[in-house]
Amino acid sequence: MQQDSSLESALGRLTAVWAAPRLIGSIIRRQTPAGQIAVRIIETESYFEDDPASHSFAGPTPRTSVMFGPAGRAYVYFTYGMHHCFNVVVGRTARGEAVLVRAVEPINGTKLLQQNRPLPAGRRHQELSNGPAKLCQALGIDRQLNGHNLAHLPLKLELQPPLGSGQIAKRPRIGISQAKHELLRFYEKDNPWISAP
DNA sequence: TCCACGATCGGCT
DNA sequence: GCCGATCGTGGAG
Repeated sequence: MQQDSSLESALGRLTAVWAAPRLIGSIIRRQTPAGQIAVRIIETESYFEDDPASHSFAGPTPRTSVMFGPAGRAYVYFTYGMHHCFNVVVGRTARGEAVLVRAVEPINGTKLLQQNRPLPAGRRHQELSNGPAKLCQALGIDRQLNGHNLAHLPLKLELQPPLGSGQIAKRPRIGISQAKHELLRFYEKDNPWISAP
């Protein structure tokens, strides 16, 4: 199989509910003019077909069209007038499923992350990338990357072997008003970069 | 056109 | 714990 389509086919086989825990531990590489950054995904949320909390719930719109495209693409949206959030499109084409990346831990290029997102004095280092909008700021992700194929730089997703289910915690999703009791938020247990339960 | 609201963050009480 | 910032989006009119 062509390397180009392996990410798309791997993620296309997974519904969002399976893909979200599957992506814990995977690597995101980001090429910027100043150098390359590598981070590891440690917290995700599922947004699935017929999910009232999902942007795709009302069907395709100009904003959400990427969610209804092939798996392995980036769905980046702008919210609260100032923040970006980054999702990985998963599942079969046209189902409108995606995984929101909520937190990452730095592997390489911490200096670049800090340049992109300077922390005021006294802030805990975790605050560099322990939220969906924070990691977008630190990685320099904005809507220019909406629809980008994550098989390639400048923003690349590299799947890693799945973590055992015992290493992954499940909790309700954050910041939504619909279906708020479903355990669709996943994070790596005992990771010091995870802030809230 | 108009307008209410949001998959957030950070500052302030 | 509460609240304001700030503006794209989409449903209503």
